Order: sequence, then C-alpha cells, then structure tokens
Amino acid sequence: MDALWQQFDQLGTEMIVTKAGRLRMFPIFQVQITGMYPAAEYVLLMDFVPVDDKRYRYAFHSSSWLVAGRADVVAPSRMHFHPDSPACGAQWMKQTVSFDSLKLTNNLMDDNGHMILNSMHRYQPRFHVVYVDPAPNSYLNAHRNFCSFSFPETRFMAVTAYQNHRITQLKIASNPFAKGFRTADGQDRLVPGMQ
Amino acid sequence: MDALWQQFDQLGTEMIVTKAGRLRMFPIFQVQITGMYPAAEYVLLMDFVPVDDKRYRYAFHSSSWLVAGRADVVAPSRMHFHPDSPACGAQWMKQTVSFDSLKLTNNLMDDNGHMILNSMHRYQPRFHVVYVDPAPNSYLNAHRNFCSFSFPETRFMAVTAYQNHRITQLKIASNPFAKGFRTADGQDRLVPGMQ
DNA sequence: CCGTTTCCACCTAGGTGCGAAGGT
DNA sequence: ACCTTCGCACCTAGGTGGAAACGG
Repeated sequence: MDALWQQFDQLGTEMIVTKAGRLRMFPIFQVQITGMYPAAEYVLLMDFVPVDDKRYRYAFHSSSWLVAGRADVVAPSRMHFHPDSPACGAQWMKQTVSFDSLKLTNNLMDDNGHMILNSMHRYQPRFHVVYVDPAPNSYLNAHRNFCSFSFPETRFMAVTAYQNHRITQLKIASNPFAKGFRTADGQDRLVPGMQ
Repeated sequence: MDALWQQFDQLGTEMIVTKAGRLRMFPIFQVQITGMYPAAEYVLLMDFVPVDDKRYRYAFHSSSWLVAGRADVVAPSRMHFHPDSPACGAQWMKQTVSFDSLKLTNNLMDDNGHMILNSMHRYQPRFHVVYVDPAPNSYLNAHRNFCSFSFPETRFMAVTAYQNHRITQLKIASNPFAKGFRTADGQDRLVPGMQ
C-alpha cells in the first residue's frame, strides 16, 4: 500500500466520515512487522492525532485547502485495538497486519467503538505496539514496553464528502468496491451536462 | 436453533460435503454457556464422531436410509477450534457461541483445516470445553480440565447431494442463503415437467 | 446405476461514490 | 454558501440448491 499512500498524499488525502461510521479507511492502513520476540505477546493498536488546531475549507477555484479558523472542540480520543490482539510475535510477523475493520465517524456520541474525528480537520494516524510484559511489577517497565510509529504519508483530511476531484478519481481507480464508477479510460464517470 | 435442529432430526438431517469444503453446516451449531469462571481462560472446539461403522444408501421408493455395508476407511479425525479461542469465561458466556466458520469436506487430502467426513456415513457433532489451567504441572489435572457435550438431535448424514426431498425443502425454507429457491407457498420450486 | 463434481442463477451481507435534499 | 445526510445503483465477496455432466 506504500506507493498508493504516496500517490494520495501528493494530492492531499481525504477520508470520508459518516454519522453511522459506515466507511473504512482507503487506502487501508497495514504494516509488515519484524524484530518482535516470536513467543512474546503483543497488543497492536491505532489512534489519530490532530495535525494542528485548525479547521479547513476547500477552495474549489484554486483547488486547495485554506485555513478556516481554529479547530472545533476536540473529539473524544479513542484507541482502536487490532481485533487479533493480543497475539504472539510470531503470529504478527508472519503476515501483513491490516487494520481494515477500522471505521471513521463524525458522531461525537458514537457508541459503536468507531474512531471519532471532526470533519474538515486534519489527522495523523499513529500505530502502537505494546509488549505484554509477563513479569511481576511489569508497570515498572511500562515506559519501555511500547513503541509508536507515525507515517507522514498517511495524513488525511476528514470530510463528509470529497472536495478534491482528483482524490475522488484516485479512490475510484484504486478501491475495488468503487469499480462501479470506473469508465474504460480509467477516469471516473462524467456528470451528464458537464463537458 | 434448538427447534430447527429437532425439525431436521425428525426427517433425518443431511449435510452437504464438497471437495473444496465450500459449505457450512446448516442449521449452525451454536451453544449458550453458563457456569464458567468469568476470569478463567477456556478453549472451545468441536469434532465429529461416526455414529456407527456403516455405510448407507438412500432408497427413494421408500424414502428411507438403508445400510449398504461396512464403513469406508475412516477419515482423518480433526478438531475445529472456535476462532475466538482462547478467551475468558465472561467472554464466552455473554453471548451465543456460534460455530459458523466450520466447513465440511469429503477430501481426505484437505489442507485447509476443514472437517473431513465420509459421504453416506452418519456423524455425531461433539462439543468440547477445555479449561486453560494456569497452574504449574497442570497436566496432573488434565483429566478434569475439560467437558464434552453431545446433542443427539444434531446427528446427520454426510452427503454430496441431498437425498431426502423434505430435507431440501426444509433447508430452502429455513436457510436465508437459499431464499432464491423459495416460492410463495413456502414449498420449493417445482421441476419443470414434474407434476 | 448410483454417487460425485461442476457450473450456474439467485440470494445475503456489506463496501463504493453519486446527487438530491436537508441543515445552518 | 457551505457542509451534512440519505437513498440509490453498482460493485465485491461468498453462501444456496438445481441440473447437467462426469465417473466408477
């Protein structure tokens, strides 16, 4: 997924958020892991941190994002545990770990455990690996029992509808579930009446 | 599912087996559990034991199963671990545990981990609860760290195609995925040319 | 002849962006 | 204006039995 994330990032990635938390992220956040102790247990999880304290709006005439003021009240920050957690290192390392069950919502009252984000705000996904320490008094080592990773190319703007038309095009071209909107030439379908 | 299993059992339940292990069991084997230690860990699993050492054939004229000789060479016996295993008692007890990912095959060489059965042989599903003993030398208690349950109404004949027409009718009427074969009156579709 | 395999139309279940309608 | 919501057609993915073809 690396090349795809890069491609989206160059256009300014957008992710749809809905009230019901209907949508997954696309591209999917997935990682290949090395260097774990095969027999040790780990918990894998993700969260999203605001990139800044700004609210944005999209200027169609210039096809760019403009600052539209201070951020709204911060959404409750949640952690998304990978559903296979906890599992041993050998398990995590033997195949790509995919966070495809993760869903995004703009509903501050969400009680389905989805990740709550403010629309028109920018976020950085963050990935955490927590070592499950079997030792007694393991809290003494808590400060070194986890690692966090941020991949800058996975930053995105949360939106309720796509703003940048080129993002829409790239989603349609690359997401299998959007195949219905593809045309023969690889561009998305033209709106009747448009040129 | 209890009433449904009874209904099938009265007709003589049949379960399709295929080479690829494509099919699930229907009705689905599911249990409601009580009496576990909420904090203790348990592994839940299933296997299938031959009801007898006979091979059967179906007599259409009398609509009944007849013994057709001794059983074929026994299929390799496998265990199907519930995919949520291991989990704590509280987890297992808080909702119905469903073995809907279990698949049946007649392929003796199967390497997809499906349950291998001989067609035209009769089987009794069996359900096991294994207590994960955290004590050292836990093997000393192994003989009392598990329970097994057999529900006679879940017995079935493994087949590659349905034999008893009333079983087919009941599958079509009760399995949501077979809705395409339903007719307005609840009977299955008549074969063109048949009365 | 009897049992098995294969391909098919038809479902369930749920992930897409569209575009009209709704909200502020 | 700008943003959000909703129902929709169209996909992916995979579970059904039918019926014809296949095989000993």
